[in-house]
Amino acid sequence: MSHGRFSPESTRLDDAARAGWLYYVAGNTQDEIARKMGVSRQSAQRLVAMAVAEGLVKVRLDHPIGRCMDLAAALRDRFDLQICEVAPSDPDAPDLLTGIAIAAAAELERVLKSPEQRIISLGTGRSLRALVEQLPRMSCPQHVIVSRLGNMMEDGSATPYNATIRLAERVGAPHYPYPLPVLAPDARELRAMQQQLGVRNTLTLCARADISLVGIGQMDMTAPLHVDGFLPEPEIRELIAQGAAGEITSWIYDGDGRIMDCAFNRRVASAPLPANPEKPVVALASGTAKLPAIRAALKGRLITGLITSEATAERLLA
Amino acid sequence: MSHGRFSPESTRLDDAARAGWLYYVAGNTQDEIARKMGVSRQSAQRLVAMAVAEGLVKVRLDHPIGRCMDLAAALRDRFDLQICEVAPSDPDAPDLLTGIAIAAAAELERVLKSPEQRIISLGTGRSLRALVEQLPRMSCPQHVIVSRLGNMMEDGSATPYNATIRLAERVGAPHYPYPLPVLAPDARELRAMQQQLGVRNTLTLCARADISLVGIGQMDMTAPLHVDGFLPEPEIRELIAQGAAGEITSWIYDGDGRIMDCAFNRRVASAPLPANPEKPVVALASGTAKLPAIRAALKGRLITGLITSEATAERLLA
DNA sequence: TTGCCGGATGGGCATTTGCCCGACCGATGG
DNA sequence: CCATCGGTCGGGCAAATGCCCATCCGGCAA
Repeated sequence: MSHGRFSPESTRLDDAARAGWLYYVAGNTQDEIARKMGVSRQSAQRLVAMAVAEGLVKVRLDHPIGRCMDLAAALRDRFDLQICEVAPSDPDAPDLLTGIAIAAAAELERVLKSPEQRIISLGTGRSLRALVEQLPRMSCPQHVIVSRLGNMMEDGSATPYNATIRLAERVGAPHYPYPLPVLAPDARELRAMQQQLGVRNTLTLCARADISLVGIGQMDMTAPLHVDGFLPEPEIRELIAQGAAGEITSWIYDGDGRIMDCAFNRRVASAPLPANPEKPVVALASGTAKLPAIRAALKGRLITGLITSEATAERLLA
Repeated sequence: MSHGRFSPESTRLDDAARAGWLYYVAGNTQDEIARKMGVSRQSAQRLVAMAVAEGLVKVRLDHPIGRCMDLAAALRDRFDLQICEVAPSDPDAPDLLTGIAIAAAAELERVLKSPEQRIISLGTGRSLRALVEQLPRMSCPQHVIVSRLGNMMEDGSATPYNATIRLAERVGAPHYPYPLPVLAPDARELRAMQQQLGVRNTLTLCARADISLVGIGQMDMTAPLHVDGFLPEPEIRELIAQGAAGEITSWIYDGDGRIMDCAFNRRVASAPLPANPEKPVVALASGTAKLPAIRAALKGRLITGLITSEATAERLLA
């Protein structure tokens, strides 16, 4: 079929998509694909591999595995959750993000399919990024996507893992990046920042969000806040000593899930977490390291939804 | 992990789902799955196969091409087509010819690449012209290109959009223009014309063609036959009233895809359309105006192949 | 108890797939 | 003009997969 007669970039991906379709959907063997597309067997293989690598093929398992459903029901019951999904774990890679990303994507897709406007607010983190990658491209101009926290460090550079922009461009919805850095220099400047009109608007959207998806950060030396440079070692040690258990959109909370009254939190510029939220606040979190943080968040009802892995669900219920 | 320890029915599917998950999502090899689930390699394979067979595994191709291939497969299935291609539509210009021209060119290129002789017969129309423009220059002296209908009006002047000549010169193949006008003055003269030796030869070639590419004409006031002056307004109105739905190489057919028994068809000098063709007769057609004509042609099996646009494909399946 | 039957099991093998590697092609720069 | 370099191509081979088939197991009826 077509060689590089047209724009070589796009055609190559198109061919990859075509090969992927023939392989995964139509069930052709790579030999047949090669013949049908007029390329060598190896090229066909490369095209299929590219379709996978570029994330064109999405596999979803449409079966509530009994054990996971049981765990999800138990979690919902025990922690009074509005939303709970448990994805199977690979025993050897129990913290693989793909599983919960797919489960969360399915959940979010349901929201996105609604014809009425939905305000969707997002935190940051690797799990949210993975979630976005699992979503199909859609056209949902009726919804609004808003970030619950900034993606700038104090010096103005951007943090990675910004899910909001990617989500917005993938589903074709208007989006509101968070117009402040993660941290303000001090409490006084923070108040000044929050007076700005654009900020107040974004904060209102966050407060009205129909669903919020957030990550959960642990509080140890591998804490995202520490790794990303927001929380120097002495400060995080101090906080841990004072009982810090976890963090959601940079708000640090203690073992009972209460937002701590500390210097750091007084500088946090993220949208406030609703106390006793009516609309679901769903956390995506899994892994041994995050267990105490998840437990505390559940205990303090900082979250009313949880999407996690089988292994983590088991430990939470133990 | 779990063998058939519990209700054998449900757990078996659960195991299948788990195996499928480990395979497709976590990317395990079947050996690893076997080890993790404590079954033999073959059983793991069977579980994965079952997950697929039971439809637990859903593969989605997140690329415009993917949607097109789904539509093509559905059309092939629904209308029992030998060849079907669906080109992506630009939502802003859904009836642009370029897309289907490229798809058709790819199809034709494959035929042209064959080292054995192929007889290729062509109709007329803008889509066929566009198709030819998309072909690269090649050297295929082994093939034969033949026109299925004339390009002369009754007064001897030529109609535009003659694809045969352009195709022949582009791919360097011998070609046979159709040695008659589009319409004979009446049925008697038509019979006389068809006795000529050269005509009989051309008709044989058309009947033996390994692939035929044709356009489809709609039957309304924008009908190519009317616009090009072959079908004056009173006559076309009359035909529409009698149920004319479309036209292929000037043969007018009704809503069920049956060639109509009418004065016009008795004067048509084009090669006859094969009834229940064995070799593919592929139509290039897209656009809202042509929908009824395409539907009827499919219904009557006047064509066994279709190359169309995404938008048109959707409407045909609706 | 015995024999039969349906379904699951794993050995074994042909096919298919993934991937390394040397060859080749076209663009770029000296 | 040649050297270089990034990228693609296809040969070849080891690993992974699909599947046939002989065997085994448990239930069941004679």
